[in-house]
Amino acid sequence: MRTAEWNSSSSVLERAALILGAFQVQDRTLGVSELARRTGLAKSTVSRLTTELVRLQYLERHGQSLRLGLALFELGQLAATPKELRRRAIAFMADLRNATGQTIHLALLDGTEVVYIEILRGKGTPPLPSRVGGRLPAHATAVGKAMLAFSAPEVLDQVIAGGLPRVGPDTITDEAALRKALAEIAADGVAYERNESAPDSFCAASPVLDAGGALVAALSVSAKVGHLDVHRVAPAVRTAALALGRQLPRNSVLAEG
Amino acid sequence: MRTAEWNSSSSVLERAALILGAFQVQDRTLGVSELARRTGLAKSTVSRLTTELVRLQYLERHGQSLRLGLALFELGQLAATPKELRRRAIAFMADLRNATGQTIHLALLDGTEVVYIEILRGKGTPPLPSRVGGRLPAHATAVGKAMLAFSAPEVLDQVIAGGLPRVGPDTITDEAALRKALAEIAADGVAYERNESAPDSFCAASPVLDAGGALVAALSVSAKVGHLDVHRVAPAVRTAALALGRQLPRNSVLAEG
DNA sequence: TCATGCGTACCGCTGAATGGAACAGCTCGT
DNA sequence: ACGAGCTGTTCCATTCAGCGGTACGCATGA
Repeated sequence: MRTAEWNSSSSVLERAALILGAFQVQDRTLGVSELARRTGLAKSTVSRLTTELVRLQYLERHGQSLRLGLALFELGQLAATPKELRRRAIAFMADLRNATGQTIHLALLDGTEVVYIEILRGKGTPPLPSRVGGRLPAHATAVGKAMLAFSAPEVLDQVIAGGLPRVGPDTITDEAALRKALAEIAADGVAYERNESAPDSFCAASPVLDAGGALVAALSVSAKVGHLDVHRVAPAVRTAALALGRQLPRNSVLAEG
Repeated sequence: MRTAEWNSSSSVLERAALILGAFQVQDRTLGVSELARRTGLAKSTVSRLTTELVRLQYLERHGQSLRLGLALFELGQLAATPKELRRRAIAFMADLRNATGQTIHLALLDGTEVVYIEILRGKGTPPLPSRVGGRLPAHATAVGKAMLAFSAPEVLDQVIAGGLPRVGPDTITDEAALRKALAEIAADGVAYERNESAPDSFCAASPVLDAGGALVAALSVSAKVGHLDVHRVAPAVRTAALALGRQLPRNSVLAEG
């Protein structure tokens, strides 16, 4: 063994997950050597594991290039939390889109990041960088701030410990500013975001709490700056989020325990 | 995915895949003992593996109940073949829906089964049993027959070897009848299905071949019997499938190698 | 031609994974 | 109250599956 990165990965599963996790949005396909480089595993190990993953249809291979496989697609469609949330939220999201004409996001909080579960694009509003299954730091998005404002304090501590990386031109990178913003959001029930997740972004979000008051997710309306009337949109998002939450039983499909 | 082969499972990955694969549509959650029963693994093994899978976010746990986790959802969204196919097909599918008002399916062939990649539901047509990520025996569906008719003979042999299980009232369960039907489909470029995948189902499908003539997927229009004018729909599906195929480069996103 | 990239195969060593058994906690039915 | 039967977890000696350094075959392209 060489000096080895503090490769504390002991189990096979962890190595396999490392390999699968090495695939990013922009990677159409990866090769064995590239995977070995990204994961820090030996090339022979990657070769063996990928062979097995291909057999299980977790990966597909075409010549030398590997891509994520059908089995993952199928399992992904069965993942309970997103599936359930989607099913229950879709009508409210459609209403929101009808009412605003803009793009609607449904996201949940995972650690210090938000994960987008469903997106309904507004009719004349093409290219937002958000993607179903995509992640963004919570503190840089309206949905993220909406959820942070209704989370346990440790969650916020963790976010702050992460260093508040800058994502857009006006991302909040200061702890005090973030705490202040979250306090306002906790009072209002609505979070805003302007040029924080990307240039020209504008967004209003509201948290979705289940019948027991536990945080489950967040809904948002997004647009380019100037294309949105805040005073008309905020109550709409808020009421949609409240209505959705009222339909979620206590202890329902909570994302983070 | 029926990997219920008895004891050929040696690797950890295979055991883990067995566990993940044990989750079905109707299972909201499963427990350790139930998983052990379904997979044939020792309870202690399942307990250890699930603990690890939870750590990797491939599973979530709430109390004693386990469900498929967020990581799978995310990976599923990145799976290259479905993602690419969806992206390129979505406009043609929307056109088809506009033209027919009915539900449009996009599926690909995996072994002896079809897997639904995308579904656009018609406006007044609610409850079809199909599901994105869902599977059905190829010989019992229009999309399946459309693809079988343009596949290598070994694929058909495999399907026949599987015994042509009955799925709907009029599923083709006879080898000769299936071969005859496929020959017609190969000539026409369109496959039909009536009461074969479910009672009252009616469906017209056409294969999607890439620029090199290789089979990639299939498109279909589905409805309840009587709600569809065959002579108007068949050319529409056919042309949509041809148009989509023409946009797919040779050796593009083939599902099965 | 050699240099450098790729992916695969080999193989001795080792420690990670296995599964039976024992345990702890819960909800029944009586 | 009790035991039966279920749940999930922990322990531990055994062993074999996976590890990774090395070598190899095959494409590139300089």
